[in-house]
Amino acid sequence: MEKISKELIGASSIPIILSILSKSESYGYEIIKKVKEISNGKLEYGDGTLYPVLHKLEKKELIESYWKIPESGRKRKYYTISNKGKKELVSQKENWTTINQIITNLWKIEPTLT
Amino acid sequence: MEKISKELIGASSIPIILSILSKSESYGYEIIKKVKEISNGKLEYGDGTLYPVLHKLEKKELIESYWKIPESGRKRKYYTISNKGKKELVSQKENWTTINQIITNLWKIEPTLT
DNA sequence: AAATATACTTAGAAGTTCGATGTATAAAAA
DNA sequence: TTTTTATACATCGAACTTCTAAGTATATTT
Repeated sequence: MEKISKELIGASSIPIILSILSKSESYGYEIIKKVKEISNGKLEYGDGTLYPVLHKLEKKELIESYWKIPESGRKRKYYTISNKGKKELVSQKENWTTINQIITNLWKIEPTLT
Repeated sequence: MEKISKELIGASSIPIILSILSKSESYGYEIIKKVKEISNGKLEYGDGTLYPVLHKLEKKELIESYWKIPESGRKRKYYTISNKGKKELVSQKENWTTINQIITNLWKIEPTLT
């Protein structure tokens, strides 16, 4: 199993988190598990990695947060995507697609030069 | 025309540079123009961005360099990919593909939730 | 002769991830 | 009942990154 590079983690974390939140609100701990699940365990954020990213996204107003304190069970900070965040997600998708085309083209032109 | 984010630049630069060098040796200035060309102007490295990356790759022994001083014209530092670099490129491709599948899956599951 | 394009280098600013550490509570196990 | 484990969030500091800017130098074009 390959370890994903720091750079790729960085480049993908924002589109991944915004995508998850665009489907439904969630909280830090759950996002960590969701990412692990959808990646089949290949991608796993540490909590010390994810929380600062969430704070950064909130500061940029791409997501919003509120505390949910249930009568039983522990309190959680829920995050929702903002309109600004939805627009950012669209832009991130375009960016990702652009780069993906560039590098897959690069790999296609040169066929299996082992 | 979208501006590509810093993070994506970072994540893609190594696979892109290694891919270019896996086809033929090249030098800094030419790589900058090549990347601009194959990306249709969407991706353009500054020289202050590319050269440190080349130095880093050389330090990691993924590429090698030598000076070519022609009888006429200016001298250039040519870079070639090493065996280690070829292996790294394979690994980078796998990593990229993994992340690409994760995020494209994420986008497929949710169909045009505008 | 001057301006522009080519070609490479390096330093410093600003930003990033990540492991470690800390706080706290609920649930499960002993 | 007590301990352990899982849940849940925050933050610091180390190590690393890219980017802008400034610097050096030469060939070509105007």
